[in-house]
Amino acid sequence: MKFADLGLSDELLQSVLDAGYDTPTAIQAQAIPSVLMMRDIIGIAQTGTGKTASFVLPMIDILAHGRRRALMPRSLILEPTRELAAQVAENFEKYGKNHDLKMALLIGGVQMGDQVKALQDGVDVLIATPGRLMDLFERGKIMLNGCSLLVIDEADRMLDMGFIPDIETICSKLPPNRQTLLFSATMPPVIKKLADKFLSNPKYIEVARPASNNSNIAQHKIHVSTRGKREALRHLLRTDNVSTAIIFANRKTTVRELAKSLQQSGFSAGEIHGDMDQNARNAELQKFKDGAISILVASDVAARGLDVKGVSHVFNYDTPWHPDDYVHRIGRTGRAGASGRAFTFVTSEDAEAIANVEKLTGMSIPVFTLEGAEAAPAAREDAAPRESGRRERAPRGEKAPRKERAPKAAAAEPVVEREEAPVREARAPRIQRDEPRPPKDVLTELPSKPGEWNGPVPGFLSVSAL
DNA sequence: AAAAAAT
Repeated sequence: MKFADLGLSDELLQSVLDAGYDTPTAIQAQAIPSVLMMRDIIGIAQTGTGKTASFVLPMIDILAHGRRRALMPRSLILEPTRELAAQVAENFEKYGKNHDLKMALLIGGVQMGDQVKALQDGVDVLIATPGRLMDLFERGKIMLNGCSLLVIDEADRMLDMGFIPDIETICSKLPPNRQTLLFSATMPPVIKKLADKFLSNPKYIEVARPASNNSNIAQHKIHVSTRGKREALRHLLRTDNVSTAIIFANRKTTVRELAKSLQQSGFSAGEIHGDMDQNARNAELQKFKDGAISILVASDVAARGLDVKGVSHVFNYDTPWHPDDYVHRIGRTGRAGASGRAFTFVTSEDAEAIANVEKLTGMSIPVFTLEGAEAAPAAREDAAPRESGRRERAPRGEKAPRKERAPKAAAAEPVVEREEAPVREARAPRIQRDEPRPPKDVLTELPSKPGEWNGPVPGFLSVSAL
């Protein structure tokens, strides 16, 4: 099956080809012909399956005919987060380059002026997060009765975030004879009800979860104590052939503190979480995509859908509370056929959380042991009574990161560090691998010495869509 | 339990 077999126009096929794709993914092959035939769709899929292009491509061809009218967008795509909305917009630009289509990105955290202007000029596609869309609607800046195509993306995520009432309001403003495409990674009863109410005779398409059964990702769990996490992380960053990594923490405060701590240890790290303003979020994400930083410490704002090519490692600095989030987080690596590694730190308090993850993924995550590291006797330390007084002391490494530097490993260390870490021979934690290292294909072009490489590897980090 | 999203 090729893109040429799906009924897309020649101009569109050309831009798909120019982007370097000729074979559609499972969801693209199933969805595109049906969307072109104006059918409603329920897609059980998440980003990483090529879901975005499965609606962007046919939408471009559908919108190619007809004309724009002021204040009346012709189609609407709803996304749960600003970053995802921006990513869909990038896709429209990439694949719509041979078409005369106007779009507007309606997200919060940025000035309304340009968005209002675009609406007044008339747009073919509106890409929005619910809050800003509702706001502009209530201000009378948008009419939705000319909107004949609606995409509800990441519906289960919308549910988690309390957007379902907004979605229902928005749906009721659209013409009833519109086409509706709904995508969701899971189908909880509320979403099922939403689909029953707002879709008519939808085609049901389900593709495998990419992360839970993605054999490209080598998954490990590491038993650590809470105070041993930072050292264990620094050790892995230095010794596991990390080229680019996303480190997830459960709390925004942890994200901030950990990013600072890694920077102080000389790592080229940035951060992203919802307390940062949108400019800062965009800037950090762009630096990561460009290779200006090699480590991104993130809250779950970045767990879903974000598509950065060439992420070699995902670290769950905290075990996620919701097992779904585990699947989303580790899915940031091992993308587009590349191999990736995912490490999850597990403290004794995380026993239930990790059990839920293993139940969901249907596999037992192999234990990875850091031998000789402070982290080793995790269960015992954490089980010990907390009022021992040692707890008052700052965890080693936080106040005096210099002293905590692990020795450089003999192997290549592609992680870009801003400065050379002092080399010390004492206390070399030894790694005991429980399985062989995955192929190092994505790493071969990186320099053998840290500090020599400051820019992106050509073609290595880029936004991909399919 | 947290994070996200309108201001």
